[in-house]
Amino acid sequence: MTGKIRVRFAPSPTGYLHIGGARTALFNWLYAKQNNGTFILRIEDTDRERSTDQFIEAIIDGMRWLGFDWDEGPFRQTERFPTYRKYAEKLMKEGNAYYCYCSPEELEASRKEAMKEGRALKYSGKCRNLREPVHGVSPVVRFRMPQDGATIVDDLIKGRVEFSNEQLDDLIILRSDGTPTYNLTVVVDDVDMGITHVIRGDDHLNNTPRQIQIYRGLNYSIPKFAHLPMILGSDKARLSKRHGATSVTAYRDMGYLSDALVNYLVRLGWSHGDQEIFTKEELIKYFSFENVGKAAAVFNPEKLDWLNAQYIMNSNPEDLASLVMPFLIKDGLVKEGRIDIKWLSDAVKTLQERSKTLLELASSLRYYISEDIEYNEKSRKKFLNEKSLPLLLELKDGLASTADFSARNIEDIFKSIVERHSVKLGDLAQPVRVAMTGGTASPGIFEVLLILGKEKAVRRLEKALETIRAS
RNA sequence: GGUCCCAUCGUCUAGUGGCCCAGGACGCUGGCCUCUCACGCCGGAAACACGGGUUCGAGUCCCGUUGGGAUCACCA
Repeated sequence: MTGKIRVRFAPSPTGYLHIGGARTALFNWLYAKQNNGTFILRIEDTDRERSTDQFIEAIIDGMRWLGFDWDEGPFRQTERFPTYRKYAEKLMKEGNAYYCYCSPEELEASRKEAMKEGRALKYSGKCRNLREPVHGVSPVVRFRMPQDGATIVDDLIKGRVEFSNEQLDDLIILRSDGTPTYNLTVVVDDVDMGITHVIRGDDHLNNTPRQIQIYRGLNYSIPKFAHLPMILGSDKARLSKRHGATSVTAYRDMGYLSDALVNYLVRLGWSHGDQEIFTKEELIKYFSFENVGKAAAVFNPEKLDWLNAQYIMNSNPEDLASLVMPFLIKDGLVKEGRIDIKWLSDAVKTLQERSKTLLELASSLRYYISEDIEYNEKSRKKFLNEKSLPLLLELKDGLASTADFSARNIEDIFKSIVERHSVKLGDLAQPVRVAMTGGTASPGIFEVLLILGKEKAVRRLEKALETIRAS
C-alpha cells in the first residue's frame, strides 16, 4: 500500500441531496474513514442553466445532517474553468482533440437517422480530419477516441467489464462557448485532486471507458473504480418523486434520525452477515466493497420506519428531548427555551418505545404539554359515562387529597378503588386514560399521571366529570 | 434499437461447489405478556426466474432464454 487514499463525492447542484446521492456520499465517506484517507466534496456545477446556489446550500446542509464531514472542499467546477481550458489545449496540441464545426441541428438530424435505421447513435467523425477551419462558426472541441481495440474497466464491485472501442464516439469536451463538459471536468478534477478511488453510481459505468481514454490522452494514471448499484422505487423504476420523498432533508423533517437513515442506506446493497443495526464506528470498521451487492435495490419505507423506531428506543431521553424540540416549537406547543428539559426527558422516556418518528413523538407529547386536551369522540362515549363516573370521582378525591403523589401511592389508590367496586383495573384505567390523554392509547396510566403531576391530573379528572354530567 | 449491468421469500439480504428439503431482517400473520397502545417473547406462511451444460454433487461455475435496470446530449 503506497499513497493515501483520496475519494470524492461530486454532486451536481441541480436538486437537493437525494437518497441515492446520500448513499454514494456515505460509501465514499466510509471508505475514506476506514483507510484514514481524504474525503473531498466537489460541486459539479458546470451546467449553469440548472445549477443554483440554493441547491449547493441544500446539499451541504444534508451532508452535515448526515454527519459526512469532508476534509477538502467544497470545490466548485465553475471556479476552475482556466484549468480545464489548459488541459483541453494540451489535448489539442498533442492531437488528441480537434475542432468540430458541425451544427447542433446537423447532429440531431444524423442521430435521428441512426435511430431510425437502428444503428448506434454515434458521432460520424465528420470533422475528425478537417484541415481548414470553417469560417463564421465557433467550433466545439472533441476528444479523439481510439476506434479499435477495447477498453477494460476493472471495477471493484462489478468486476472486469470490457467495452469495444468501436462504440466510443468523439465526445465534446469544450462547448462552442468555450466551457467544458462533464467528461472533461470529471477527469481533470480527479487527476488534479489526486483521486485514487472513484466511487459513484453505476449509471456512470458506461461513461467510464470514455473517461479512461481521456486519462490516457492526458497521460495520467487511472484511478480505481467502484460502481454502486442504483436505488429503485417500489415499481423497480429509478427512485423518483413519484415514490415519495427523495431528498434527505425531507426525511429529517419527517422525524427520522440521521443515524437511522444512514443505517438504512448502508444496508441497501451492503451487508455484514446477519447484522442489521450498526454504529458508525462499526460501519467504518466492517465496510468492504466485496460485500457490496451488484444488483439494484428497492427502497422500502417500512423497514426505514422500523430502524428509526429502534434508534429512537435506544437513544437517551435527553438527546431525544432536544431532537424533538424543533417539532414541538413548530407545532406551537413550546416557545423557544420555555420548557423544563428534565421534565421533557421524563415525558419522552415514556414514549420512546411507542414512536416511529420524532413527528409521532411530538404529537404524543401534546397531551403531556398542552393545558387542555381534546377527547376523541369514540373514546369519550365508550369510557366517560355513568358507569365510570363513581370511579373517577373517587379517584379525583383520592388524588387530590394525597400528599404523596408517587407512582407507588397512585397505584395503591387505584387498587383500593378497584377492589372496593370489584371491577378490573382496566375498568378504571381506560376512563382515566381518556380523561388524561383524550384517547385510549398511551403509556402506562401511572406513568402518565406522574408526568402530568397532581394539579394537572386532578384538573383533567374534574373536566372529565363535568363532561359526563353534561352528557 | 446499439452497448453495458443485473437476477435467492412482497422488500433488504446471508450463501464464494457438499454445512441449504436455503439462514436473518422488514412487512404480513397466530399466540403469549398486559390497565390501553406499543415494546418484548414464542410460532406460521413466504424465495434460489427458466432451459441447457460442467461436476460424484450446483442457489453457488459456463452458455442461452426471459425479465428488469442503466446509458447512448454543446446534462451531470
